Amino acid sequence: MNLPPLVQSFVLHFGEMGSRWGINRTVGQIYALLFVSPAPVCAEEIAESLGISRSNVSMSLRELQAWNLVILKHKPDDRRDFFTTPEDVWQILRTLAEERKKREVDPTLSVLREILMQRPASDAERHAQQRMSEMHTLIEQLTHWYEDVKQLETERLATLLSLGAKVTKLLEAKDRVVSLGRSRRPNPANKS
Amino acid sequence: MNLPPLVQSFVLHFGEMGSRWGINRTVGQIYALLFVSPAPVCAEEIAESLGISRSNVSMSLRELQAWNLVILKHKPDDRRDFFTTPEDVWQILRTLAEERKKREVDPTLSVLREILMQRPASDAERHAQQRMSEMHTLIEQLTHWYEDVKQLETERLATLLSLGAKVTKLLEAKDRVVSLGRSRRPNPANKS
DNA sequence: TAGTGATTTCAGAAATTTCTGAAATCACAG
DNA sequence: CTGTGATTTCAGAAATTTCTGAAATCACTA
Repeated sequence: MNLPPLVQSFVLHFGEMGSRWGINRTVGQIYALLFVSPAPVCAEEIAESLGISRSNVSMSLRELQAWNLVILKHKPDDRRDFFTTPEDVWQILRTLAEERKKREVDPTLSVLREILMQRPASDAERHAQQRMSEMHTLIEQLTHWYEDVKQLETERLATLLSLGAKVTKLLEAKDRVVSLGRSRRPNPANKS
Repeated sequence: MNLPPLVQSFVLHFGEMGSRWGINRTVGQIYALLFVSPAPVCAEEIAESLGISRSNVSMSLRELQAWNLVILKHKPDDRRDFFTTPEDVWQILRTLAEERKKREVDPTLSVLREILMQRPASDAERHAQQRMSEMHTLIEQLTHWYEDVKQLETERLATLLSLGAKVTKLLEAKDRVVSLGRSRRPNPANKS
């Protein structure tokens, strides 16, 4: 590996974290490299910089593309592919959230739904379904919230973030002054 | 594996998802089993139910304990350890969030901080630092928000969730009526 | 203290994942 | 069509992770 020290630390860290993030070392390293590079990088250069085989780079880039985490660029009169990450870190966050949801949450949601459709054949199964239904409800609440806030423009999202828990204060105040009545969504609970 | 069909589907699914969640199959299966069991389960029974070795159960339970995801129980006049998950799914969610943050976010934050302390020795490093600083700022914003909302009681948290993006509507309304001025936290940006 | 059963440890086996080099494919230019 | 360089594929090698059985440890009782 042949990189400026600062970049190297970052790249190595992303590599090590890879396993915890559910991606592998090389994928993590490549992503880190692209993220801090001032200009798009071609596969050959990635392989050299990280000291890994050309074919490994190819497969890892494919993986990153499946995650929508890299952008493909071209230079005039150059047949090679060059890769970057999006400029905007908020955009990166959105993509990451979307893809993780797709891979880590949605499949579970659909398995839960499927199981909850079935008739329990024993007390054990009845109890298990009850628990799964609690889990299902919670995940649905979370994903509804997510679907909702992901529509927000970055500016508003940032505002919301920086307010943090303080919104509840505002809500209380509001409730006290205007009696809006319950504005909470009715809870769809277990009837999916 | 010898379980009621409904439970078995659930357990198998959690096992398969294991790798995506950054835990392994056995750990996932054990957790799923405990989650839906009507009463605490002992290690021997886990091993039998899942058809895995006793020692594997021991190590996996250790892992789950490191995550604070299981509770140890005892029966009078029985030396064995019995295991469950917390009843409250919200509590489980909080633990999960906390532990994932600890493992997946905090280390990166501290590496970023460390790198950002150093003097760049070239243009490449200067640019890399600029990017890392953007990432650092974003992660800090997210973790601040998280530290903030995790203090909320479950009731309030649920309310907040169900409101979703609608809070911004309220904020706009509020802003229009009362001129509270900027209540956003000053952005600590790159000076860590 | 010796005996019993629960639990943990850990070296190596088994399984899985990651990585490589060689060959195949592809896209384009002459 | 042929040659050239970029890219992908893929079988097997290498590395890593997971799992097991046997032995060790531990906690308690008689």
